[in-house]
Amino acid sequence: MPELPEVETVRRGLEPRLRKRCVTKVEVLRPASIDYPSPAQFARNLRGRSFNTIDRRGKYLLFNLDNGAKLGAHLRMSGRLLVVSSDQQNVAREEHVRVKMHLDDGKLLLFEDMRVFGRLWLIPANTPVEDVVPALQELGVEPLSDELNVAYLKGALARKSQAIKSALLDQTIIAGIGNIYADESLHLAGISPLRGAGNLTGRQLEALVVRIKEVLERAIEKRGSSLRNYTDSDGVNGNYQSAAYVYGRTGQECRQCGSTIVRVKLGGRSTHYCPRCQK
DNA sequence: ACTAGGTCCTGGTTGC
DNA sequence: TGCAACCAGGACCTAG
Repeated sequence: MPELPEVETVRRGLEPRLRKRCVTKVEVLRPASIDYPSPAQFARNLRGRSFNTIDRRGKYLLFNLDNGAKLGAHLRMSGRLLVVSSDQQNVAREEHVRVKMHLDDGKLLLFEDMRVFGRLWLIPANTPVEDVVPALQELGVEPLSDELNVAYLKGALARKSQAIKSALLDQTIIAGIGNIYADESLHLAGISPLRGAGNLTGRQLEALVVRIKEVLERAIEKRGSSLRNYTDSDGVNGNYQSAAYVYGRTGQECRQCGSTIVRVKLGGRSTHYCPRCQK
């Protein structure tokens, strides 16, 4: 579920809570949630390590550890990372807690993941992160950096026949955009999600770049989306949902022109847009 | 090389 | 009310 703004919100929430905290014990409750190394090695090698800063790349979180190793995490659809007191574990649903990391201040870092698509990695010191998490090698530009500009997007989309919505979800082009913010960005840019990615005009490319940044920044300010069961590291809901223009508003009036928002399937994903505003 | 589609899972919601 | 079908914010893998 989490897209870039939600992952960034989690990063900001966890960093001050985890910094200088030492992991005293690791319980892997669902072995398949650990992608690398083996669950036993993961637990053994993480124990005794202290957290430093936390980096984010697209929807990936990378926790820097005191010995140069890194803890990698991808929340996929339903993952959450929560820091809770031992008497507040009910913030997470016990049956969905996949990994439990005990901290030296008595608190717990919980990896909760109902749909079990999420993954954790432990990247050894002196090992390139991409060697352990290959997808990072292929990851596209960070949308909030200057790397995402009209020239880059024009080149990346040139001669692409797929729908622009599908291209926005392609993490090797831009890292971090998911289904909600793809729909929202296209709406504000006035571009139909069905339009061929390679056929955007210069003006549309410009609008899209501006709107992607605007939508993501605004969502981060609002601490992420509150759709479904998304919460930050405190278990508090974000509140982007009330600000959505098209996502989840099928059948409702377009906030800009009053027409009816429609929903279609595109690449297996539900896609919301205003047929009148978006061409 | 690109792209669409199926798949991994569990649980909440919708509609008959 | 009960139950089945559908839906979910991601991304990998395969086949065409």
